Amino acid sequence: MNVIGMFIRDQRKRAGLTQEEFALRSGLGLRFIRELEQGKQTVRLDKVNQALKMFGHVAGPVPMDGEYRT
Amino acid sequence: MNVIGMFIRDQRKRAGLTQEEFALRSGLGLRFIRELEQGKQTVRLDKVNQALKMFGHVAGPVPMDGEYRT
DNA sequence: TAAATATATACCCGAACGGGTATAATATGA
DNA sequence: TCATATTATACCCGTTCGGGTATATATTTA
Repeated sequence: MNVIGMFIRDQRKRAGLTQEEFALRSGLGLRFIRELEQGKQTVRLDKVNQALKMFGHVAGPVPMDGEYRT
Repeated sequence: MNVIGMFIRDQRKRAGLTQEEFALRSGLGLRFIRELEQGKQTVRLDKVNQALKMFGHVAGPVPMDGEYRT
């Protein structure tokens, strides 16, 4: 569903972190991490970026339903 | 500064729309459009997506400071 | 199976987003 | 120049995010 939420969940698991550990390390609330990974749409962008930054990413405009390569 | 804000401003001007017109067509508040284009970080993601959608884009994870091609 | 770990759901509540609006500043054009 | 259009700044205020916390559910492991 939500691209960003899936990305965070994937990267987090790939890093072998629990939601709690990731919340701690990123300085975000556990509640927020959960809502983000579950695809909540009305999250705040700065918090999203704070999470993405942990994996060297930021939120940016990407073509709808389109693929993009790094 | 903010990638998304710059993107919206660019696309909007390219489309020959004023902030007011764009706010109307996108169903967003004029206040929000301005804050977004001025790089406000603490905006809500769903509103950002509502704006990006007008130009066929959505917010997604992109490599930090990295280029990406469509 | 049971115990332990991880994730999900529900609540309280302070802080702040964002719509609307009014006014100021800036840009554009005749 | 002056008039108009566009953008920026400031305020009020209802709605809601998100931190923290407690509890329930699900998953993993012995």
